[in-house]
Amino acid sequence: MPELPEVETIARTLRPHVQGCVITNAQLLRATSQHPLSLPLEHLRGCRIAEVGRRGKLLLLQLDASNAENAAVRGCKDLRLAVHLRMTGRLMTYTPQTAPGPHTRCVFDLDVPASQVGTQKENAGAHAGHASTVQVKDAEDQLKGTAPDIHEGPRRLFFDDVRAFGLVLAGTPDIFDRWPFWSELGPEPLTLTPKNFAKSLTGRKSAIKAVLLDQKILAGVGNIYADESLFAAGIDPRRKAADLTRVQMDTLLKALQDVLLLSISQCGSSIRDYKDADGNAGAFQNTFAVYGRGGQPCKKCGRPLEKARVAGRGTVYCSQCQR
DNA sequence: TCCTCCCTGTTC
DNA sequence: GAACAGGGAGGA
Repeated sequence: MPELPEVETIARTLRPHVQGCVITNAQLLRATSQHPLSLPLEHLRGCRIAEVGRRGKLLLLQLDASNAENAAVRGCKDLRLAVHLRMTGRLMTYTPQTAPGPHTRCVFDLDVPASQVGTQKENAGAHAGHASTVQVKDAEDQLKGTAPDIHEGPRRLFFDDVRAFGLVLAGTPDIFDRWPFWSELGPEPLTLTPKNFAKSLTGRKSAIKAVLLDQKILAGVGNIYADESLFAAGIDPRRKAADLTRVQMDTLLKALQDVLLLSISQCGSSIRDYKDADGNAGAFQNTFAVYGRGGQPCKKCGRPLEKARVAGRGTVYCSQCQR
């Protein structure tokens, strides 16, 4: 389940495969995988992928529409494609001959301008810890989800999503502004100050875990990092947010930032589906203190970890170490 | 502020 | 064959 560290990892690993590429064709294969506010994906033909970024759990492709085929889109400033991977979304590039799989929701055919080929190789090599050349997988690799081929030139970007919870939204800034999820998205936890974090908690009667999961308060925190940071901070996930002392709030924000940064350094956590854009799994799941460890001994005190439902989510915590 | 639904593969 | 995983929308 991609949360902030996983989406950050995907952005970093996808960048060398798609940045600078021109979208020659874009198809939506499942209507509900596109947000109703979105421009038709076909309008993106001729756009160049200028940047690959992230905001909260959203993956953002910044598009250069100078040469867009569609007249309504051509020349648009700040044209963007947002991808929310939700539970099982995945973005990977493949050879141009690769057919969409049963769970492929969108297909983007990409071409690499001749001037870009050398640059792409350099970009790919610049990403530490991953293969150093442009990789495009073939159909067989798609099924395996591993062992990418080395390939240059045209490629396809697939948005695969087994559970079809994910969605794409292509639009100009005014379209994004009409998307409540976007316009109300809270601050990035990694750059949030203790003062502003404390401000956002005051007066909140709901459980601290519910507050951490609320994307209007913090962008990018999901179930894994909420549980892990609350354990690291020694705070009971069911406690009312407003009841935390200022010291506890500061401790929690620091714990959350440490956990997120550590996970990013390990290329995220892989539970079942998650893979980065190179098809590699993350490693942070091996570091989990509580998530998915209900009933197992607490790594601090050895008592069995408790399981509960908080904010409608499965929650694991230590009744001894978290108060 | 909390609950239900969406969706499908995996596990029990 | 039911329970479970869960982010976010929408309704109670």
